[in-house]
Amino acid sequence: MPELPEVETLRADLEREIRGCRFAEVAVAQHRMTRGQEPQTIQRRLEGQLVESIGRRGKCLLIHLGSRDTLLLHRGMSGNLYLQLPSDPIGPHQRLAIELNDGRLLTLHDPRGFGELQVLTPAELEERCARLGPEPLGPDFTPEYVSRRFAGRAAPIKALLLDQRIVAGLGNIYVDESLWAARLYPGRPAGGVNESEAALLTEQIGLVLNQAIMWRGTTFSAARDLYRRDGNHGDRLGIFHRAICPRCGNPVAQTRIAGRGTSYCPVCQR
DNA sequence: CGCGAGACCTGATAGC
DNA sequence: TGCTATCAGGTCTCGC
Repeated sequence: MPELPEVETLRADLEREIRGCRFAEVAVAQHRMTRGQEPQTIQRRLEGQLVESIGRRGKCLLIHLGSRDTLLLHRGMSGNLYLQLPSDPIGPHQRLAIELNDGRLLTLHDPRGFGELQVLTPAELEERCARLGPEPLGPDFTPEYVSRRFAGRAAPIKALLLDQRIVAGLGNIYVDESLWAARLYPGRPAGGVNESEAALLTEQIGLVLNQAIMWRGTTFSAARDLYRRDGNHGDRLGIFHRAICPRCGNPVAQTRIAGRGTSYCPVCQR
């Protein structure tokens, strides 16, 4: 569920909170989200390490350590990272607990377990990130790039925007939001998008993401930030899960496109 | 290769 | 109230 803005909010909070801290005791649960890495190995490589900086690539949170290893965390559909006191209760799906040298506790909870939790060397990290397309807020995500990747593709625009190899960090909410902002019908074959439409789409993706980051992301149901608080962007969504299009006042269509629940305005988005 | 469907999980909610 | 069915913001793999 967390997409780029939610991970970016987390990154910025962690940068403020734990940069320069040292990891003390670490506990990792045996789970497929470690992709075969042994919990003991992860613990050993984390314990005693200095947190040098916090990064992000697409939806992956990257905690860079003094050893040059990186702790990669992907929140999947239901992962939440909390900063808490050791006295706070342990949830049933806690996958990771890191005690910091100042006594605070950083924990990862992921009920559905679709997330990812790994320690990577610089080479492994590079390989992992090479699977991802450009950052939608970075210099490589241009209208020309979008046009090139869309060219000749019969799949719906929405399917390509959800593909992390095309662009890294968009998920269901922000794809719908961006397509609404750019007035594009999500089901349109991507190959039919012309240059000016690609330019508008590229621009709107940037605006939508930056606005969401400004409001600390969108958080439905159980998804929270580092402090277990909701993001503030939920009320400001233009189309996603809305009943009425704020632009034209017509009813929003809820349907299924690219295998995902999709909100769009049948009047605004042709 | 491109595309769509299904699988992987648990929990919240809707409907009976 | 309590049971069952359905759905969820993500990815991966498989078969056509």
